[in-house]
Amino acid sequence: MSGHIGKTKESILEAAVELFTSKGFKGTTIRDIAGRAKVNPANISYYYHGKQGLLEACLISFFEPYLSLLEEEKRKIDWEDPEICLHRAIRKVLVFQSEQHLLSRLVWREITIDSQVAREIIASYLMQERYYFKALTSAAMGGKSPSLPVSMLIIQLKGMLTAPFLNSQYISEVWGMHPKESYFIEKYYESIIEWLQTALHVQKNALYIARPPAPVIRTV
Amino acid sequence: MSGHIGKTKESILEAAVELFTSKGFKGTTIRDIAGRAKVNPANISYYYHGKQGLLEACLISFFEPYLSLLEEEKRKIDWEDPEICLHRAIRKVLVFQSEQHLLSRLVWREITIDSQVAREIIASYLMQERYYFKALTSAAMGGKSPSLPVSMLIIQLKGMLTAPFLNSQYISEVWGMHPKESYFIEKYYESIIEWLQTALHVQKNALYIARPPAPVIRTV
Amino acid sequence: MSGHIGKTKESILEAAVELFTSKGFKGTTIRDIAGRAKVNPANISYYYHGKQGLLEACLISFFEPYLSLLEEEKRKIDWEDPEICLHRAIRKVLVFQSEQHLLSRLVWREITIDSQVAREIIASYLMQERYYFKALTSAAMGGKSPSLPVSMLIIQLKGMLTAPFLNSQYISEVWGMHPKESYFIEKYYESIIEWLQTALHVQKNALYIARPPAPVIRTV
Amino acid sequence: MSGHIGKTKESILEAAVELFTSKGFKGTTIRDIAGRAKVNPANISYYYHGKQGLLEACLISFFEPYLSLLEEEKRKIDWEDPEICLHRAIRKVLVFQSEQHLLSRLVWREITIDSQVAREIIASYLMQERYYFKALTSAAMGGKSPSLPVSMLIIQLKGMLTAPFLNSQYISEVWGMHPKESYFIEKYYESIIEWLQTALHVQKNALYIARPPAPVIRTV
DNA sequence: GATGAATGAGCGTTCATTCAT
DNA sequence: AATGAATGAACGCTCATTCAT
Repeated sequence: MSGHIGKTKESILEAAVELFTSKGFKGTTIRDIAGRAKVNPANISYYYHGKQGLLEACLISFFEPYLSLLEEEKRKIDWEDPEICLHRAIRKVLVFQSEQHLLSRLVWREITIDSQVAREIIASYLMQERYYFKALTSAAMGGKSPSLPVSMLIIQLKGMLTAPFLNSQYISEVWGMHPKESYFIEKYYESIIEWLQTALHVQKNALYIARPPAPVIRTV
Repeated sequence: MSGHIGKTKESILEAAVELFTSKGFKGTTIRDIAGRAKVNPANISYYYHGKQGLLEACLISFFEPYLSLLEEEKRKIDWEDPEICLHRAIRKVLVFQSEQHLLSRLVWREITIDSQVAREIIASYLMQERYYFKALTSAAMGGKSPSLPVSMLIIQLKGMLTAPFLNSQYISEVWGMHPKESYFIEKYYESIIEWLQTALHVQKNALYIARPPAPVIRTV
Repeated sequence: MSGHIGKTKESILEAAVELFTSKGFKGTTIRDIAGRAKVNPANISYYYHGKQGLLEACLISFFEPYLSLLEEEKRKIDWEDPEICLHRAIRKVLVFQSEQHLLSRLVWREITIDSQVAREIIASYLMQERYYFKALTSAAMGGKSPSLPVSMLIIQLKGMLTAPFLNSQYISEVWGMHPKESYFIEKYYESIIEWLQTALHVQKNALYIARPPAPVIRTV
Repeated sequence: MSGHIGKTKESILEAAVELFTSKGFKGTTIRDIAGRAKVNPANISYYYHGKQGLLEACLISFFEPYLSLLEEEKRKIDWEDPEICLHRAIRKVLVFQSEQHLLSRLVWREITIDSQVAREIIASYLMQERYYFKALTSAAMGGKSPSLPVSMLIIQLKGMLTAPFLNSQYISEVWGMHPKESYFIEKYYESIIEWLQTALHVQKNALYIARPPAPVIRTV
């Protein structure tokens, strides 16, 4: 089969992204992957040092361009308006995830599993991401003290950025929307920016007036 | 072993939640579970009709109180301020997830896998959730037209509500915060309400002035 | 299959001895063993922790009685004629190997492979064997200084004791004799004792007279 | 890689001897061999018709000079003292095995495995060896009737000749001696000759006097 | 002569599950 | 109610070998 120029390696990676995404890493067998990629199962070990190595290749193929993207915007904050840089970074992240929506879902889900697999790789990438987000956000705030710690602001931003891709089938099944479509990205970008404006600039107590006190609740 | 009266069934479920959460459903073996619960593996099939049945029991033990909680607040919107009901629902959801943080992580992750397992159960629960959120949000908005469709607002809210629990180890490892602690819940609740105020009440164009036009970006 | 009282474990060991002996450890598959023992392959991992554990069980089932035997004779040298004890030990070793000729062939061959498998087990047993042989031989020699170092004498004895079992199919194919038959054991025992008499008692130079000087030879 | 003129074929054989010896035929992969020989794995099939053919080449490279050596001494018994020829043959065999100690270990071990591999080759070589040993021994005995059948005498001699090489790592690990060193060969040669003198010349009953009757023993 | 991509068979092992007790 | 022996399917992976280049 195949035999032609080395598209075997590529087709394995493509098939792996699709299957890991939909069935999970553990739920996917290398025979599934080989079958979809129409190659011999042994090639997976040959090219990627086994199933685990294939997952790592998936993670790398996501994080490398993802972090490049953040790095690029971080570099610009010295001579451009930092807030614009942050906005552009947000937009780029959305677009990138939209284009790589399968890979995005795979990555953001898989890192919620406490696996020794690829733990160091992931940890390293997440630390870089943290650095870039901190730099961008701090610069965008200027010297102002935010109503909440920066860390929590970033956690929230991260949640907003990844949620629609992580839960993409929830969104399409339940709400009939498609996170990979440009209309969704457009609207979603707007709403994130809207939230960001408030979070970055509004004085802490300004909006608190109308809000009722948070009730003490026991649910269980 | 065990010997006492029917603690077997309960201890199986506890062990399953812990292990499914940390290692994933597919990554957990029934011998893992039986080992942690100090029970014979055959009892799992006996009590829960196999591993799948055990997962379903986990899902049910999450969704039943979760939906009860939403249903309760939805009922109140007829004689209480709907916005307060929505705020209280949000708070209750956060507290509930905090108390059941392992189970929450398990549920929100597992539904991102396209598994035939428990598909109908999950779909049914999510439709109920959708109904309650729609009712609460619509009521809270009164008659005002929001700057974004309600569906997107809810998608965003859902993302904010689940993200910290789904990514709890990310938050603790990278940011040193713990989503199950009351301080986090408190601050996080505040920031969600802050966002909600803006999203519900602010006129669409009010905040758009300062924002630069979204650049058209190709990343790949 | 089987289902009856636990003869599964035993039949696995029997089949393993036969097949490891004739085809070698690496050349035997667990499906071979399971097939011959008429049990399910999974039982091998279940009872013996895998193929390697099965080999270890084989080694142990050889060395334990083998060393008990040596230990028994070693204990007797304090109140019996040590030379008789040594003779009896030799005889017992031959009879034991004859009765366990498959296992003997397996063990003595397998320890010639530099495998990390069961290396510690084997090393420990061989050290015990060394101790018993040294004690028996030294006692049998009384105070006399042998024509050769004791170590070499034991090495030679060991070689004589194991050779016919290690090369049993060579002996039967090439010479038509069967090392497991009592006639062979009888004759072989006699010849070893004959050699031992000379080695232990004869003065070093007594027999050297007739011997021509060893020529210096280069073969390659 | 390699690049030089046909050293490829030779280096494969060298690597094969080393690895087959230490890890066993089945325990060695052709990639191991190719790796050590710094050669492409495909060359092994190219030059030796596969792994089996490589083993056969090893066997041949041992037996050809080995049998030449025996044949040479056998030819000399017509005009030299046959006993001297036998002694010289023994010495040459020891020296040859010492020089080819890896190959010797490999060969003598591998023929204890009932493999269809190279069965005919080995059988043929062993029959030749048998012929030469019989001729040499019979001639050395003159017309005297030995205390034991010639066949048994040769079996014993064979055992003594091969044992130290077959168990070379046992000897070095347990006894700290090295069968490939000339000191060992020297001493070992002497002790074999000593034994041979007795076995060939001593009257059957001469040494039997002091020996106690062999006890009847059941070990299992 | 030498390479590296590719293959198919089969390896040891793990797994959820069943069933007699 | 609870156990442990036993099963069959399928897992990830390694292997010797082939073949176009």
